[in-house]
Formats: sequence, C-alpha cells, structure tokens
Amino acid sequence: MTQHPGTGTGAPTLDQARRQIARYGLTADPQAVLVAARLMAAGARIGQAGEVHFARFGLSTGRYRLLADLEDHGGEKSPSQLAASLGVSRATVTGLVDGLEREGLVARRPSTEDGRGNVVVLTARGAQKLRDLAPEHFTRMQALVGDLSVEERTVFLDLLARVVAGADALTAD
Amino acid sequence: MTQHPGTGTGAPTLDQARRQIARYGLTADPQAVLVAARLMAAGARIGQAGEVHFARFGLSTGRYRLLADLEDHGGEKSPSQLAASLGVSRATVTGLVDGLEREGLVARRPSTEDGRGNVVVLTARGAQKLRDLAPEHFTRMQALVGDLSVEERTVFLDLLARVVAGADALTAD
DNA sequence: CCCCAATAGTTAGGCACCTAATCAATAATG
DNA sequence: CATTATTGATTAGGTGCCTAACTATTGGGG
Repeated sequence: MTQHPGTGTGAPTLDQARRQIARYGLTADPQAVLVAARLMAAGARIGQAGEVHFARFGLSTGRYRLLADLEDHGGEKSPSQLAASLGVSRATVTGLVDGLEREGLVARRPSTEDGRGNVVVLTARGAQKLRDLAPEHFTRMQALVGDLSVEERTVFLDLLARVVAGADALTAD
Repeated sequence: MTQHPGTGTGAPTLDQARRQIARYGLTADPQAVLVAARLMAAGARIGQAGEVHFARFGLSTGRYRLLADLEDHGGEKSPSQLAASLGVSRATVTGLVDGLEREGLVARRPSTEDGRGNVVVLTARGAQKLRDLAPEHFTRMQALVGDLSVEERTVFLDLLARVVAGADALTAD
C-alpha cells in the first residue's frame, strides 16, 4: 500500500474532536468542530482529485482553469485580469503562463496599449487541447456529484457558498 | 487591491458552465458541472483559509495536523503511521517533521524495535504550542460553520462524505 | 515639465504536496 | 543460510500557491 496516499483516512472523527476539546477544558461544540475539520480534509481531498483528473490531459487544475478562462474570454486576456478572475496572485499567473507557454498552449504578446503590459493569447494548440479533453472532462465532472440528486445538489451549492463566505470572513479578520 | 488574491471571484458561474458545454455540443448537465466546479473552487478557497488560520500560530495546516495527530496518539508515532493517518505520502511527512523539528516542536528518535525505523515524539514545546492555540483555534473552527444550523451541518456532513467518496472513485478509476 | 506614486509583470524564497529513485535493514524463500 | 523481496525513511525534482521585493512604464500634481 504505497502508491495511493489518499487511501488512508485523512478524515477526522467525532471522537477525535471531542477528545481534543475535552483535553483543554474548552466549551466548543464538537459537531461544529468536526464539520469544520471534515470540510478542510474534504477540500484537500477534492483538490487532489482535481489534480489527478487534469493530469490525465497533461494539465494541472490551475493551468486548465487559466486555459478555460481564456477561451471563455475570446482567447486573450492580460495576466492581471487572469489573476483577478482566477482568484490567484499575479505571480502565480506568471508561473502558470510559463508552463503553458512551454507546452505551446498559450503565447505572450506585448500589449499594444500599455507599454508594460502583456496579453496572453490562446494558441491553436491550446484551443485544440480544450476541445480534446472536453467530453471526458465534463463526463467526469458530472460523475463527481452523480450520487447527489438535483435537489441535494441545490442544497449543497447553497451550503457550500455559505461556508465559503464564512471562510472569507475568517481570512479577512 | 493587491494583497488578497481571494478577493477575486474564483467561483465559476452557471452561464460559464452552460457556455463551455454548448461550445462543444455536449450533453452534460450544467448544474452538475457547476456544482463540481464550485466544489473544486471551494476546496481551494477553504484550503487557503486554513493555511491563513494556522499561520497565525506560526504553523501550516499540515504541521498542525501532524502535531494534533501525535498528541491524540500519546505523543509518539512513526513517520509511516503518520503518513497513513494524515493521508499524505511518507515523503511529505519527512518534510513536515523536518520543519517541526527545526522549531523544536517534535523530535526524532531511533526506533527500539525496528533498526530502520524512527519515532516522532511530541516535545514539551510542541505540547505547549497546542495548548496555547487551542482556544482560538476551536473558536475559529466553530465560526467557519457558524452560519449553519445543527440540522444543516448534519446534512452538509453527509453530502460532503458522498462527494468525497465520488472523488475517491474518480481518482481510483 | 519633472518627479513620484501607482500599476504590470517578473523574480526570489518559502511551504505543501506528489512521484520516483535511493539506502538501510528486516523478512521471506529456495 | 545466502539471496531476494519488502518495507522505513530520505532525497531529488516537479507543480502550485503565496508574499515581498524588484524593474519598467504610466500618469497625476506641484
């Protein structure tokens, strides 16, 4: 059992939460703590699964998202705009574009309007890549939530949004 | 607006999902795809929030989890056991222990039973660190899911587990 | 008009995670 | 028993993400 690290649990239990809270004589609600801990574990797990998913196409989650965002925007966008719409730092975009450029999926062109600006453009190969992976990608994405009914998915979407809002609040401080 | 990368959306919309599906004439359910995409975005967002949370205590998510797991297990465990219970690779554990050892929060001792084995032990400083951060940690963890009622949390826990199972299935292939 | 603040992008350094390859020591097998 | 397989741990190399510190260029206010 070497290969799949995810094979282990990684998921905390209610008893663990209880024990941790009791150990310091705190008054926290074990269920709430459990949900939060599971949420973090799930986040990590889903993230890894996404990475594995995109690796099938020779991409990473970040690179795919950049490519898709570019396509959705007519095929060209500045690094700053990409950073904003992807929700990552500009430095990260630099790294993603470096990788994608090496693979010939995007190209950098100097901006005609702003002397210090770039424009990242989707190449023909990049568009082709998106076309090629689309069928399997969407099939798998559906399968990920396939166990949930339409109603459950709606509820899930709502809960997810509220929890993310909570996370935002937490980060902002 | 430079500092908070998370300030951007990062969250895909239903229209984006629809557009992407339509572009290639596929038959996927936009809602399912949206939920999957949001799930991945949420996973990334929650993960970052966790990182910010633990950074307040001079830790990372991985380092905290290792420390907590150690404490929950009587204060000592082998790297392989840690890897299994944390759900990460042994190589990752090596890196986490390196960092924690540098900070004096854990120590490595040769195993008395297995000549090639180590035992990672929680030091007094490590235990103290856990004690110090516990109150704020649990308070914040509760706040993360504070917007949800007890019933909603129960539902959420169930949905989360099923989605994670879906992710596992997806990864296994 | 010139200088200085704001902005675009990259670079440098750090952390977590992975896989694959390498050693050391133990178990298993002909 | 000697050789081989397995297992414990680390190292090497890759990716993504972050913040902070540059480099250029643009543009506003004295």
